[in-house]
Amino acid sequence: MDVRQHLRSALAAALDGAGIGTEPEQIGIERPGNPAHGDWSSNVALATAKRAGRNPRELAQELADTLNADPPRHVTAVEVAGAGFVNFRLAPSWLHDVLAGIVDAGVGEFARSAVGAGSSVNIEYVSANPTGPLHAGHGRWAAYGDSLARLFERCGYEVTREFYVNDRGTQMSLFGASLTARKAGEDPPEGGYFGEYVVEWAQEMPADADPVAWGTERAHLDQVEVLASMNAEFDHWASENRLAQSGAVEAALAELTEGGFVYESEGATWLRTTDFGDGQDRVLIKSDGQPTYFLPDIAYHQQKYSRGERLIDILGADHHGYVSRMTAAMQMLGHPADSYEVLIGQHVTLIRDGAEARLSKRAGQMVEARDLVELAGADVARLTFLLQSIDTTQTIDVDLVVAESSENPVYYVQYANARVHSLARQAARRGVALSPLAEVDLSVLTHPRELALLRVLSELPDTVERAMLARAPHQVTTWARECAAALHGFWHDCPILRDDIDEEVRQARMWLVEATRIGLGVSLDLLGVSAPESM
RNA sequence: GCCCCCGUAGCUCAGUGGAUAGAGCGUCGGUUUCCUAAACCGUGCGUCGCAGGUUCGAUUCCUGCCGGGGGCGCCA
Repeated sequence: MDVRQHLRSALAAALDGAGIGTEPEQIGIERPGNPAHGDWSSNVALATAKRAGRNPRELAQELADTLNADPPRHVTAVEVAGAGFVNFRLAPSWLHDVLAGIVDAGVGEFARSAVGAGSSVNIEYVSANPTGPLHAGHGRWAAYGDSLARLFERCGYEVTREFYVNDRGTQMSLFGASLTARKAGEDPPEGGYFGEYVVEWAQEMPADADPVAWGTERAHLDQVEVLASMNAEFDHWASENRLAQSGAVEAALAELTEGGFVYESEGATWLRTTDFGDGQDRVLIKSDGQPTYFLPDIAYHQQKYSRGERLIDILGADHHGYVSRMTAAMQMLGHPADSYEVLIGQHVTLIRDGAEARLSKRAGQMVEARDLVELAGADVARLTFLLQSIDTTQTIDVDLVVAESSENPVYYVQYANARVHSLARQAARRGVALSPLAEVDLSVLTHPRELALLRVLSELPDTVERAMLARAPHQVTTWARECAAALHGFWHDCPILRDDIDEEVRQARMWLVEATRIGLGVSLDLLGVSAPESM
């Protein structure tokens, strides 16, 4: 049982003695920011005093007295502070237990949660049109989506990573026409694609190729390659063409009609999305007989439920108006409202040569994701996207990221990992063997740096679960930076292999380093960043 | 006009219903007979945009306003 649960049940018992029944899960246990407030703290007296008709400070004192009379394991003192906080002071032994637990779990099991066991989730992200390379802004969705998927997996979910290829519609005809025009040495048509890559691709294109089919495949391969270089791989590539040929679109329309949600007006076919909170009804089939993008999209999402009981779409801020209509459609098809979730990410602004770079494929002159990866490196590119919340717009000065790549936080974290591995190499070279953990006395780990590092390591399981629930992989980045900082501080002040270090201390410290290796390994994997053994 | 996101240190950003709000960069100054100094340590006079409200307690939740970004098509 972890410390938090341990303290919760102790408090629950004490509350029971005071005549207050409380579910242990509802007792707040947190890590105070200020060390003077102990190792763990509970606000339970403040939270329940009113309901119990008690003075919070007195209630807290009563709880503290009860707990001090028969202290829970590891607890050395229970104190009352402030308006009625119950603060616990723990012996370092609780952190030594944490260390043993981490080593026992290993990279495979540490910070793994079972909250999602038996559930499946389908995450769709990037889904760029197959009309050109990915621009740097797409990199944010690739990094975010993939790390979110890894978080879900770590929490026990079965995950499908999905990319929807819109290989159909007017933009494809324009793309094909642009390739044909460039091939003939002419300018693309009105509304066509003016990017430099179209000129290059047109030269590659065989004379007898179908420009649309060839261009789609060319763009797709280009995108797959860049995504793979960023460590973002997909399980399922959905094609709008195949969807249309399968009859799924007609089936979806039939089902909506059967449900009574469809009506005709002004020659068009509408969906009454206002029934489910949308601001206005939406057109499914235009008066010219052509379906809007919305109808096949509904069919596509309906189909996705066969690849996950929960659907998550990751979209850019310009698509937020899309949320209410698709949510409405999914409910019309009988899916629970909370089974469909759209995560809206704010946009990336790219600065290059001191000026804002355009991200439009049609206008040309864009910064490609490929450029960013080649200039800054895959790890820097990926972690840069995962430094901040997707709720904030991100400004990336490409020149700055490249120029300062050696100062990038990714190296700070990777260097910590490299140090961990260099210890093993040095130990081997000096003939220092690591004794089995069971034979090592961890209680010698009492240096503030050792305890600080252990505290950080103890927080990874909570961090992972919180990051998954908040759909916020950047919280793992923050943790990894804190872990690296704690390791570097420990490294500086706590020598291990030096001759004057006691063998007992050396062994305990080597196991602490091993636990750090596990923590860093788990977090870097979640972030999709490599964990180099030397730098 | 309506909808979504943001507004925290000089800059870029974390963070939390709690008790003295943090990190990186930048500035200035230190640390190595020792496991890679890609490191460590010190150095910050912040109205947590403004005004109300809820609460024992709000920077965090709610409402309004101001400022920035995005969106409101029989486009996708």
